[in-house]
Amino acid sequence: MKQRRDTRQRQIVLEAVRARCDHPTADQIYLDVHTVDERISRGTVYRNLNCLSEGGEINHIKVPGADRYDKRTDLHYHLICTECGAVCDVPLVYNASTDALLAEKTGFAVKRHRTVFEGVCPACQKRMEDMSTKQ
Amino acid sequence: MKQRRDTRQRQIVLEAVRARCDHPTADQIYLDVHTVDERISRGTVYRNLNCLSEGGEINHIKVPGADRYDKRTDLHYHLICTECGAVCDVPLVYNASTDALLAEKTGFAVKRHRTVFEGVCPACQKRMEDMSTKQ
DNA sequence: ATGGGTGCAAAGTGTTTGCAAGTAT
DNA sequence: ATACTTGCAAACACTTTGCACCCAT
Repeated sequence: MKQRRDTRQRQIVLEAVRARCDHPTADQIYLDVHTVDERISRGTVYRNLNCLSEGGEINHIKVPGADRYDKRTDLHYHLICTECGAVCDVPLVYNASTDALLAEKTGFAVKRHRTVFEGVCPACQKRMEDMSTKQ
Repeated sequence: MKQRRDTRQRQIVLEAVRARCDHPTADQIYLDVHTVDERISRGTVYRNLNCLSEGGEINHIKVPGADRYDKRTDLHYHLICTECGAVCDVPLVYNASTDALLAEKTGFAVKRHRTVFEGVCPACQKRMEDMSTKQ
């Protein structure tokens, strides 16, 4: 069993994720981290994001394009705007009973599920409307 | 408005997706297509997979690693084995009412949601058991 | 001192794209 | 004839990794 060390870089990455209220990509975290210490490399940021999410300190959101990270560690769903890429938390509770039901039906050891809702956010809806009336 | 043409390559790609009962990646489709006509390029396969899924002839499944394609075009959920990467259809109905509920709550124009269950398939469970007893 | 962690740059993986030539309409 | 499509290779975006050195334990 490999033990984790408490490095300065890991602390800075964790703080960077906790400091954000949105759902940043690895690259956005890298940029934030970079303002604190410009010597920290992308590789280190990726390695720490992986190890922090494996350890349960942060949440790894798998969405197309680039994965996001989240300070919220409880299971919950996300909503992504297909126009601007913004990611929001969904105000619905995680449906754990479906995991158990599916395990029973399939024989899989179901650990969890990830749900991503796709739609257009209010701002992009407005922008698209404006565009079509002008054109 | 750009119109679609019916090319030999597009037909072959569509047939290749329809011929498979699993959930192949773009690369697996490329390999299948290649056995029919080895001059068809990866670029053409990707372009046709995109255009066929936009047109609704096939389904695009967004899972981490490499996206999958599916001949089933109705909305449904998937279950992925985190050990071997196998993807299965889930025997549960698509919950459309949640999309409407979420639209009402958030103001997003919610189009759909994608749910991917994560677990370990029976074969991998067995393999892992065997490994731990031997070790 | 030990072995996990870092910085760097290079390599990987999956996918898209610019271009000139080809072809369905 | 028009403009969508192809094959090719190069470019892309995101992420991982090999290596030598560093540092938390």
